[in-house]
Amino acid sequence: MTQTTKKHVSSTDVAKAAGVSQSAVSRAFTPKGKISAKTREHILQVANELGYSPNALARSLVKQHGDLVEVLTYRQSNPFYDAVLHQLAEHLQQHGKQALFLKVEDESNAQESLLLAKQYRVQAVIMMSITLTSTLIDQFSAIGIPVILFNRYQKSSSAKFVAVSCNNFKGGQDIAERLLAARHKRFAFIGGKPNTSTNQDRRDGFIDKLGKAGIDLSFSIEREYSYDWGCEAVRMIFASPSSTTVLPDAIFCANDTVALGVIDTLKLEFNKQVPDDVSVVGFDDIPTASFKAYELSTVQQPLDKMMAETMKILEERPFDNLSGPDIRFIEGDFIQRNSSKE
Amino acid sequence: MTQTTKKHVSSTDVAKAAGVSQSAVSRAFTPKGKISAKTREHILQVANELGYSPNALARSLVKQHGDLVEVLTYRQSNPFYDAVLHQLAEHLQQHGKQALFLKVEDESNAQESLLLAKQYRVQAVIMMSITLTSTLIDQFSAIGIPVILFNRYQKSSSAKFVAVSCNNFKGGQDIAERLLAARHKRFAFIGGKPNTSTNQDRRDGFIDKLGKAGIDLSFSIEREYSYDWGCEAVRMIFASPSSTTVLPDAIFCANDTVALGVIDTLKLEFNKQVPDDVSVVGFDDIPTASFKAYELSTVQQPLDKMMAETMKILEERPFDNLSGPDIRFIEGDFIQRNSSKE
DNA sequence: TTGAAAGCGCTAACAG
DNA sequence: CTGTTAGCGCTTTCAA
Repeated sequence: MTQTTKKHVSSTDVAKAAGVSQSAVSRAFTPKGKISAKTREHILQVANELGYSPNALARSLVKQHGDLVEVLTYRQSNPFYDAVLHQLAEHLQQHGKQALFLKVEDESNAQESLLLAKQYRVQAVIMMSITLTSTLIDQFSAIGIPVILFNRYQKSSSAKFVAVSCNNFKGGQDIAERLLAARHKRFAFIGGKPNTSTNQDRRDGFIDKLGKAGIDLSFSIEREYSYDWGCEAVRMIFASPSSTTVLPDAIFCANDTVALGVIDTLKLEFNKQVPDDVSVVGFDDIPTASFKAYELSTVQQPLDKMMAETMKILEERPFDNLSGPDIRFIEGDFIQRNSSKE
Repeated sequence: MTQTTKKHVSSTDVAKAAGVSQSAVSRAFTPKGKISAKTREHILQVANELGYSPNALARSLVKQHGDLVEVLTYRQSNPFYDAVLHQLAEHLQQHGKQALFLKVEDESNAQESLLLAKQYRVQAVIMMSITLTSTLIDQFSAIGIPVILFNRYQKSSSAKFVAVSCNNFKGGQDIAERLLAARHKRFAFIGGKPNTSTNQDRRDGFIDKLGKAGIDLSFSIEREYSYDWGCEAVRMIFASPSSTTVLPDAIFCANDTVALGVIDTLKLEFNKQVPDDVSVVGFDDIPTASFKAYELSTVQQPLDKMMAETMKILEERPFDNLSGPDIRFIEGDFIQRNSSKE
């Protein structure tokens, strides 16, 4: 072992070893660098022997941007978003980008996210499941950092962002249609977090289709996206004045997690059969939805397509010609399982 | 608005505006920088007005390391590790570090993880739920990047790493003890991925305690950590020759997800009562474990403590004086629910 | 094509 | 305590 192993090899080291200038080394590592195929090959060869790879920090510094993408997520435990996160990381990698992961809890560290984006000159920021203030988006725009919203957006906003979302309205419609076709008469909606576009669109689509059939929701309530809330909501249905005479025979829950709580409570606390006494439908298609204890009918979010669209946006960078929100809806499929009648 | 908004403000800009040298600005932003409180305040003031924040890329470049921590995760869907990931990101943030998230699928992008670590001069790499080749660890060590293993390690290894792990052996023992105390006689183990330390330790602890009571496992099998595998394993128990005469009356599953499949299959395919006919215990304490449909007894991984230990390691950096693995076990508590007799 | 040189924004000696 | 200076490792003109 004659070689003293330096911790890190620089382009200068390679240049010396290869008998070329440092800039030649840089060019060799630039895809469309003006350099002869021959010298490039030689340099790459030497670089490889020395274990050299370009320093991303220096590169990003001089180019004023790197391959980092900031991924913002909100405190919440929805298995669907865990899947999103994994997929996102995977796809970003495949596109030569890296995920800088940040959890946002409240206003104060929303500012932290801005800071981080600036400090690392990130390419873009992807916000998933964030209930955002449009000022945050504006702040990102102000420092020239593109914002992509995943599965959440604001309708009335002049903020410049691109959003990728499941077509939640259409999903709500589809569910109503299926339930109607199964001859259900009395419908309940158990929603999630009220001020989220996912909750609103799913509900509105549901109500819309029901309305066209001349039917009103007999029960509607929303609070948060959790199992416990699903349980609680069922108790509220049974506690409501009208419950002694007319119970809903179909319940649409704004997401699967809520639906799971609804089913368990219906079965175990109130001795109801699902779907014989009441049909229950969710939204997302999380892994647990297909467990034998539930067999939950649901709308599957088209994660692959949503991911592909997100990557497309990252590549095409349509941010500069934006005059307002650019929202892209992608339709999901209804999955018929055994928690709802057919 | 007289000010022309430059995209990014540099320390030089601040220096000019504040009438000080650029290095003064740098010092103002260095916690223990030698600078008078007065000038610091002034500089901070001006910086704030200009919207300046130090460029992390430049800083990392010159310091030869930044505040990035690479987090490696393996393709797998265990809700427990989703929680770990979120916690990790959160704690890292609180310690002023950032999570650079990378998914590792196979050998080829194990190399990618090395490259990334090098390119960004990461502080450390945390591997969670990775079945690793010790060569990868060695490669990280070779370029001076500390490795922390989360909930997985290799016993016979000379690799230099620090590991934080739930005391899985002890957990297995505790479960055996509880089950023994409930007067169970015939025990089965349904394991997860065979070559993982989590699976081995949980099993060995279980067998150890059983052995001390003079009892052998009547059924043992392992394959992977999934719901479907739990289902499949139960079918195998019932299909085994001895099953007509003696079925196990207590089953320990290497993790909760497997246990969920076991319970559903026991109840719905074989019409058994849990825990009346058979007790089922899992490991992890994922959210679904406490759903009313399961009420799974399990060992709760002490995530908070494990996280705290991980952060401690990151701060204290005991990596240099390492002559081999430094494994830190943290004990988890048994949670008695209704899937097992008391 | 190639090399020399400037500079991205910052930290860390080194004088004063 | 403060300013000056020299890089960190790279990309990018600019000449040659």
